[in-house]
Amino acid sequence: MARAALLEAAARLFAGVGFAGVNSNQIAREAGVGVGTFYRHFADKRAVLQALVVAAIEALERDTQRALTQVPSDDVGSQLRGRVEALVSFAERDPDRFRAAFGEPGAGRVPAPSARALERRLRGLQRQGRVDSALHPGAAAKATLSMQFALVSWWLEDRTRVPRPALVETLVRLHPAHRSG
Amino acid sequence: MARAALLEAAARLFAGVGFAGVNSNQIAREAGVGVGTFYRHFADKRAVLQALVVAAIEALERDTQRALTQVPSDDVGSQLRGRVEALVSFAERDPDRFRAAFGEPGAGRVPAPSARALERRLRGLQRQGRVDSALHPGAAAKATLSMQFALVSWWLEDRTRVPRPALVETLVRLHPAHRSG
Amino acid sequence: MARAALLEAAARLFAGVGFAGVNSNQIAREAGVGVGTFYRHFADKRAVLQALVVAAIEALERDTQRALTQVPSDDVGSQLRGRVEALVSFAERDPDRFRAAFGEPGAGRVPAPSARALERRLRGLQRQGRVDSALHPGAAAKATLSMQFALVSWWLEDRTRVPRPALVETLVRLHPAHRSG
Amino acid sequence: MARAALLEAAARLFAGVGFAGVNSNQIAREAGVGVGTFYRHFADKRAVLQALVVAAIEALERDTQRALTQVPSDDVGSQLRGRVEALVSFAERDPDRFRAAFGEPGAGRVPAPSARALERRLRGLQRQGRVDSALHPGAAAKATLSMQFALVSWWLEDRTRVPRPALVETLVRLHPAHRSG
DNA sequence: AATGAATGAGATTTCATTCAT
DNA sequence: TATGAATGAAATCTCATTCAT
Repeated sequence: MARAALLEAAARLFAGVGFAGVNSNQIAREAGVGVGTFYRHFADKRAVLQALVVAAIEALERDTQRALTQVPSDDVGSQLRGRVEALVSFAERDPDRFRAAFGEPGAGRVPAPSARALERRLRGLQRQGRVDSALHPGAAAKATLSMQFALVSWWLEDRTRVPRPALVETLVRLHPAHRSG
Repeated sequence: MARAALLEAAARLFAGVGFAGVNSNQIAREAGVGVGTFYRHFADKRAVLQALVVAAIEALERDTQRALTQVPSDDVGSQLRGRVEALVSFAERDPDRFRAAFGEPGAGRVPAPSARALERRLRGLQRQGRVDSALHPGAAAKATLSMQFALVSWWLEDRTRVPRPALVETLVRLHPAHRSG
Repeated sequence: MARAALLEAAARLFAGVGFAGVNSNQIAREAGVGVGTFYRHFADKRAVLQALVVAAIEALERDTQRALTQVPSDDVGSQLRGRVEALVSFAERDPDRFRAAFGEPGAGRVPAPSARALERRLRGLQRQGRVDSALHPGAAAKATLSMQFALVSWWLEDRTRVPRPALVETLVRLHPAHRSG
Repeated sequence: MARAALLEAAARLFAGVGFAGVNSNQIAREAGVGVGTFYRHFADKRAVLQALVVAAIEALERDTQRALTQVPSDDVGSQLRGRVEALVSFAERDPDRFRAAFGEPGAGRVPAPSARALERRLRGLQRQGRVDSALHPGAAAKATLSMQFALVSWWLEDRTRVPRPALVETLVRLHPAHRSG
């Protein structure tokens, strides 16, 4: 209830005017609750963003895993496309949440667990000779996630700029696991 | 003098605690001048960041162009590597400035002119069949620049995480203009 | 039950951090009841302190009267010592309550009835030539009680500073009714 | 100036409605300065009180020392009376300051340096047999100062209750150094 | 009677900006 | 041109109190 309303309001506002452009009173008002209620549920503005990010990561992870069950587990290409599709669909379903959680804070904000998971996958693929072994797996993971979040967030600002299929295609082909040869 | 000191102080502070974490009095103090002097040189706090970004874009562009003169203009691979080298060297030379100008969400993030220039180059290479024509050039340009700034900013936080050559190699190989085949 | 638990919790907290340093929710939590329950038993926060003070005055008065029955009613010196002993014992038995009720500035501080009673006693002793007649009885009563409450409260903070007998002796000898000659 | 105005305003308000009854905005308004100015000079409300107390202790000490130069240094009785006179005159000269600095915070607020100084004097007099050696000097010092501050503060609330000379006489005669014999 | 989430008035605190010197 | 004390609007945060359950 109050907590959920606050998270939703915060996502809407962060997506609209950016984290720095919003204050706790506005979030409370937008959520239709009192200021005090805001502070009953969150220590401060950053805590809302953090909760938003945590929830978004979990939801995205869930969506992605569900999507991957639809895809042959030995087909790396389909898996990659499945992940990208899941990401874009997730972003489309709740654009405000996506932009609030992943669009806002510049560089460093790629969630560490996601980065580590991708890094592990890349290492595996490198061992199998399916990914360029000259890539630094940590750096490539970080780069890929930053790129994906930035690109999808940018796309959400105005989806007419790029047709959805072109976006997906671009995301797939820029991914280090894509076989370009 | 005062202006330069203020810009340097601002870069240091923005890099350390972010734009929102710094106030104009702190910048002035760090620069060793009075607050009044700050407002004599900059209209407001955002103006410093803006000046920082503009100067950084210009300097980076200058460095890149200089680097490209050292490289055969018909060798796309060398050109790419040259650009990446210039970027990393620029970041190394003044890490605070780089992170303040390109690592912050607050600023313009990926500068639009750079994005347009890269987009044009990608289109050209696509026409020549040197870049995957399934990529959306606008999206790919945006993605590539976001990725580069994010990755280099992240690297600057702790350069021991990734050796410089591995960083460069990763940046080169993740670039859409890189021939993976 | 709830009321007693609330009073005890309030005494503990007021003694520790002072009336102003505590809020009603804390008192309720410390008492192991809900906030609502707090307001079911006390009109507001001040009411707890007031109840604490009233109860403490009554209890102290009761203890003192009981102690005085053990002492020859015509021996002023023994009476005085008996009163002081009763005061110190009372403080020792429930230090938190003593400090909460008498150590705080917020409350009424020196209770007016006690002051008037002491004033009356001093006047009587002055008439009998047993107390310096140059003392202003009202002022001396006020001074004596302030002194006693302040000294005992201070002692309770760290009882190792002054041995109990020395405390009692000092309280007795500083009392206007003590025959120093 | 702003600082002095704030201190004066704070003394007036603390004396009038008590420390807890005042907030920083009121102090600023009463002082005729902006809220921000309050925080330029004091970290918070307690800091003003502290500054007030420190200044008051110094001023009182200065006044007392000056008064004592008028009195034969070997006459303990005159010295005592001189001190008491200095105290009462000080309180009369700036009643708000006195009550704000010494009247407000109940028991414990007797300034430690004053207490130590008095304790030292009492020990000296005890060694000379001029003060009851059964008194605990630390406790007696603490008690005496508490008593003096409480009594004078109370007197200032309504000076008609006790004529000045009776107040002085009472203060002198309740002091442990007074020869009652 | 008991509860505790919700409230909002108000207290605290910050800081971009001004301006008299 | 340089200064930094002063400002007050606005943000952050607290807490006594209420009320639906």
